[in-house]
Amino acid sequence: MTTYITKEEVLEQSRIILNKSLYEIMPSDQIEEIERKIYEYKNQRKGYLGELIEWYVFGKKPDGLSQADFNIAGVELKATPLKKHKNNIYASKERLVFSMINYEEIVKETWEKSSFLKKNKVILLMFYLWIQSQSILDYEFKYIHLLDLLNDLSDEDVFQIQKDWEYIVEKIKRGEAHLLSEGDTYYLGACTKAANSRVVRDQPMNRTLAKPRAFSFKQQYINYLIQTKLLKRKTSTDSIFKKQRRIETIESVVKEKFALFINKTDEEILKKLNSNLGKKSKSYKRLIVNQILGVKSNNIEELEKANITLKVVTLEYNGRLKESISFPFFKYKDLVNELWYDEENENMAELHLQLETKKFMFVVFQKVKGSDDIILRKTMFWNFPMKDISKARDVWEKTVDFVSSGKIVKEIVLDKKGKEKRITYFPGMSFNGVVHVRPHGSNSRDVNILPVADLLTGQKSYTKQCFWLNAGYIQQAIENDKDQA
DNA sequence: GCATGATCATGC
DNA sequence: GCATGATCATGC
Repeated sequence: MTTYITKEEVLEQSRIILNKSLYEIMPSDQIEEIERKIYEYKNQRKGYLGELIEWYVFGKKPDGLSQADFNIAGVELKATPLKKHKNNIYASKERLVFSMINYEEIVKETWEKSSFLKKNKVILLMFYLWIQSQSILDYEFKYIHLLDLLNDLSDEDVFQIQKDWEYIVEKIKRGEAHLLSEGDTYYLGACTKAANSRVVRDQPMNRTLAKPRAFSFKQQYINYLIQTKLLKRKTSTDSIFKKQRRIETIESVVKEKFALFINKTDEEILKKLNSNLGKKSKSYKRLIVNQILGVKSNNIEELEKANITLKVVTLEYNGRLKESISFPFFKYKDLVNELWYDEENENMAELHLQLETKKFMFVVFQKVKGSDDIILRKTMFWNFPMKDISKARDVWEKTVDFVSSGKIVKEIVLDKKGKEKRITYFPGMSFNGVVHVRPHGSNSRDVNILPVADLLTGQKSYTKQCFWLNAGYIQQAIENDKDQA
């Protein structure tokens, strides 16, 4: 076996597969046997891909399908898939998964001496183009990049990743490993990783069993790395880190920028900002928020790469939140083909994925009685708590059941003006108080095709619908947030 | 007051 | 043109 001394040598050697596939670099007389093994390994193909790279690119003899480190000369090798977007842009197909989190051991670690950092300080990213149902031997390797986590990433990113790691460890120390969620953190996440959903692990500090999880970079963060580090593109986004004197987390920068304006009316805020923004401006509240953050567009780099959606919400003067929060509309045909958690492909149903990975940054205004002023109440970062995930699943399952059995319209009623109104089977606002299904399109004629025609009306398509987080549920979350008055 | 279906409006 | 943020209308 060839011995690699330096990281540069590892990088140099890896280039033999750049713009090629394994098939093109391996001896032809071994292909048949390898293909037989690939068939045998079925859903462990991805692990086998790593092993084949070690063998055919780096000459490291395979030792059977093992969970052994994919590590040469202190470089952690990461073969990870890209997919091609409609506009011919390459994006990461998934999160970048690092090693498993050992719940028992990690609580004794510090960031500086963590097993995570030790193992992943330098990683060789090998991106291949994934194509559905293509053999792993045919994947073409598009980009290879040697990444030194502590030195190649910005100080802010490294600091945020450290805080993410510490947050995850603190949660395990509190005995809440079973409540971990990828959306808890910003760039470094704790993603689920198990052969099937029956696999669970012990955790220290609590007898409740927890799902196995691994550290991972969020998909959005990987995409940011691809764009900036590999393609060297300048991002067309705004940063909230401009003119910061010290290194901070996303959350602390946001809180700091908003601190001066909490409990001030919109007029007072604009005066402080020397802004002449008119109330009639399009998306008035969002523009106020952007001015406070010091950005000119709605594309904010730190929010994008942490998969954070900024939402401006406005409470009534009595504190009630009227508006629920929508997710993208679902295509009925896709919905019924989803599994809540697809063990074989490690895929989640779209709603599940959104709830586990997305974070919200809420900027909360409140109306003033008898005035058209609004008061800025607080900002808060929030993600869906895993304790309620089964409630979301119930709504999703009901919806899938109804759509796949053609039960959409329960009843057609006429209103006072004689206009038809359809009552559906979908789980509505009062189903469980957490998530519900409601229409979301331009109007009722804005439809999507059904997998099974509706039993009552016979129609083959129906008004676009989506999942919503109940307004009352979000209101509770806002009230429970003790961070600011 | 609230649930529910519906639609308008904005930005990409 | 479309997705989605924002809001309305109706009826109990």
